[in-house]
Amino acid sequence: MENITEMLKGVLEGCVLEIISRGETYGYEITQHLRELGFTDVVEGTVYTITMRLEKHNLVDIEKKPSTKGPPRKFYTLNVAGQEKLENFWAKWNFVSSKLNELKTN
Amino acid sequence: MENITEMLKGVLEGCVLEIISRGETYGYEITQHLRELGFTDVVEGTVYTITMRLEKHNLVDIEKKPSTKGPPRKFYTLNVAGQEKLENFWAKWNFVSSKLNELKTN
DNA sequence: TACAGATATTTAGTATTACTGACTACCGTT
DNA sequence: AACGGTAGTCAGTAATACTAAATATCTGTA
Repeated sequence: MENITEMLKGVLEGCVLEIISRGETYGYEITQHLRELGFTDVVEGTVYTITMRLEKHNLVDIEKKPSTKGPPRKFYTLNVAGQEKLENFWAKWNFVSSKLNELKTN
Repeated sequence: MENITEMLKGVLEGCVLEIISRGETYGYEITQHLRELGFTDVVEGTVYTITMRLEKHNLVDIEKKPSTKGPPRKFYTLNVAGQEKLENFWAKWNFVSSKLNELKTN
């Protein structure tokens, strides 16, 4: 498959929000999660730009905890604004994907 | 609904390719088509940047024809490369949307 | 005739976003 | 001591949709 970079714009942040909403997690783990989901080319740097953005927009709460396997982890949880953003993301996704599928099949 | 701009990145070009594949058409008509589809905020300028890009990448054939209602129209049809691009777009779309829906429901 | 409005195209500049590629740092194993 | 896996950060780049304006053609109406 060709490059899906451009198609991920606007959806990758939503994916990260969804993953965080499932339970406290940190950047490195989010990256692995996305890779397992099928977005194999996503690298740490990309996810960190997203988590930084979430911080900047005050959509997450942060807690730093030590790791047994390396340097400290920055754990994220969604706050209320983050949950709203997530709901809004899925609303947009449902809209856009329904329109696209409409166009595809008609 | 909030701004869906970012989510349209990477998919709007595919929509335009699909619309052109249905039959010879021109920028202004493509814009109206997208609006009818539900992307009500899409304006001419946006579509023209896309059609220009399609021209630049040699994905379309062009024919200029007079209009009864205004200035001449630039009609586009997909060439072989354009059709391949379109197929590739839907392949990417199917991949990304299946992954997103997987994430949404699991 | 003159003007408004719909039709039709173009383009310079902007904002957002994912990616690249590198760097720093901690830890356990060899 | 060296290495690989874990973990976070950041400056710069490329791609894309949008903004906003300008230009041009045609029809209908006052």
